Amino acid sequence: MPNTAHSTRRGGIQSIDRAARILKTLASGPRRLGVTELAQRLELAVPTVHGLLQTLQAHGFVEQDRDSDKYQLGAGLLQLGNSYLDLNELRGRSIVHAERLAMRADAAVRVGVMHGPSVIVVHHVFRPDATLQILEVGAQLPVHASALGKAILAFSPDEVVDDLTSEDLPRLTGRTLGARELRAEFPGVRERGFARERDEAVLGESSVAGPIFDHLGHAVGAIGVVGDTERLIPRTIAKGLAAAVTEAARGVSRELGARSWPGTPAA
Amino acid sequence: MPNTAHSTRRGGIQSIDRAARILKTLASGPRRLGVTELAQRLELAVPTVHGLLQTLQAHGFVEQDRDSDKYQLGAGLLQLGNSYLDLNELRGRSIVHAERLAMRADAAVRVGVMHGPSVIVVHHVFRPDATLQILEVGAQLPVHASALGKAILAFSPDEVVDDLTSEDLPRLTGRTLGARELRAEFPGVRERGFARERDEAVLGESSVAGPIFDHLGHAVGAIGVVGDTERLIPRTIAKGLAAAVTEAARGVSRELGARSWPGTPAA
DNA sequence: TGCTGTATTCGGCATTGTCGAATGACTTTC
DNA sequence: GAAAGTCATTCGACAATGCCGAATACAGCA
Repeated sequence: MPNTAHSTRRGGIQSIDRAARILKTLASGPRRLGVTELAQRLELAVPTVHGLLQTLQAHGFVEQDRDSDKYQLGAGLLQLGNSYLDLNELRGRSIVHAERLAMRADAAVRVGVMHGPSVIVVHHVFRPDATLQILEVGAQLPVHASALGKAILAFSPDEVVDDLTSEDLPRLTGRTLGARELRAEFPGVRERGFARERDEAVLGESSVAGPIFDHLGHAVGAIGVVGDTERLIPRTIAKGLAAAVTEAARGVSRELGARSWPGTPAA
Repeated sequence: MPNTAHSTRRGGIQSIDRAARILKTLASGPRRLGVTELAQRLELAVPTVHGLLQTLQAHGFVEQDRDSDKYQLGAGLLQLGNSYLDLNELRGRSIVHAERLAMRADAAVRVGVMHGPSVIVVHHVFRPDATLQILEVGAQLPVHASALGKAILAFSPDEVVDDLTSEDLPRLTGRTLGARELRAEFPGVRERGFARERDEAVLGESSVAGPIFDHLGHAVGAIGVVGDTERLIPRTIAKGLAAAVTEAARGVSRELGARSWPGTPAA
């Protein structure tokens, strides 16, 4: 295993690695990119990138703008992303629990899984009041600055934790934790069975989340609530919220066949 | 241009074609697949498939189940699908119009784009009453049995129409149209500026949709309402609904820079 | 009209992915 | 409890494959 980076790891087959890098580049930029521009960023020859793009286009993974000739992501990716959700067991099992938690906590609920240095939201229930909210399914949250991420990481193997805390963690707000502080939180998270985050990703927004375990006892995801700091924090301290969160996390875990729980030898 | 099929077209670079086929196979099956099973279905050697899967896994496009060793789609696809939505201009421009249409029509609204033989839903607004509904963003609808599909197809080049109506169109209900009937509807759709569908995909469900044009006058998508047949059809006949739909379609088109509209030389 | 920026096509060479065969880890069978 | 069946994974040699330099086509601009 010579390569430890996770963002731009070179897996094996060259052309697929390159295609993946093209897709990720297109996903990150806010605008369409031309062949030449892509070739420069990826340090590849222009015809090489062109060939890759042609193939990706044939499968609907990229689309070429009619008059600028530039490329953007294609609808095929949306279709595949949707299939991922349909087939995802964690998501399926968590829907009922998420709904219940949203009612109990009167707050928005998110379910996430780890993906590289991010948590990807695989399920999202709106805060029960009917105000306009945007759906965050598919969104990526920073592992180190979200309760979901902390809940998973606190129960992950050291290898994973080391990998993620070795890079410099972006400071998103004045309260975002650094690597040391982050690691220092984990024992407490393990003891309590849930993680908190206060204004660490977005000012005025906080979250509480608990880890979800599979039948082998691995932390495969997390479920938790998000909301305005001034609404959420008082209720966390008053304990009712944290209990609801851990109960939901435990419920999903049980459905996945988990038998043990932090502090509890076997459920 | 030797290849005209759209479902399993072989674009160019072999390994990417194969990787795409793996992803589509995993997306279609309801369960995880092992290396051997995949190799059989794709008629490839087992080590070849294994190598492709390893690379896809390194990028988060597939995941391997811990104890069954079988593969499933990965969270990276969800991330990319979400990026597609974020960057999609049609979607961005249609959000406001879709919201307004949902209010006026008191029905669920969908915005879709063509993708092979399907329409992919890129935006979805729930029916205003607060009953539990599932989000259909990313879902694929049959082109020939949805108002969205018909609205786009009626304004598409003959080449595209021929391609899609050449294959046998699946009969989803007793009312699903065949290729001939479908083509016969198009002149009317072009004249009226909107398409209808009644119980042709799902019994008891109908839809009305209008085409969305870009600044070159190409039909790049459609917007429309869906709902229970007995609720929707009377209101379509009473004309109010159709007017609201075409108005929304026209509104989005204008935002995309379209200058003309069926029946109208220039807007 | 020429210039400079694109996207695309072509084709020869060597890198790269492919697949037969072998290995190892498990499960089932008798 | 050995033997025969799964299956995923590793190895390595051959040649098919994708790569990229150079040439082409096409646009917008001076």
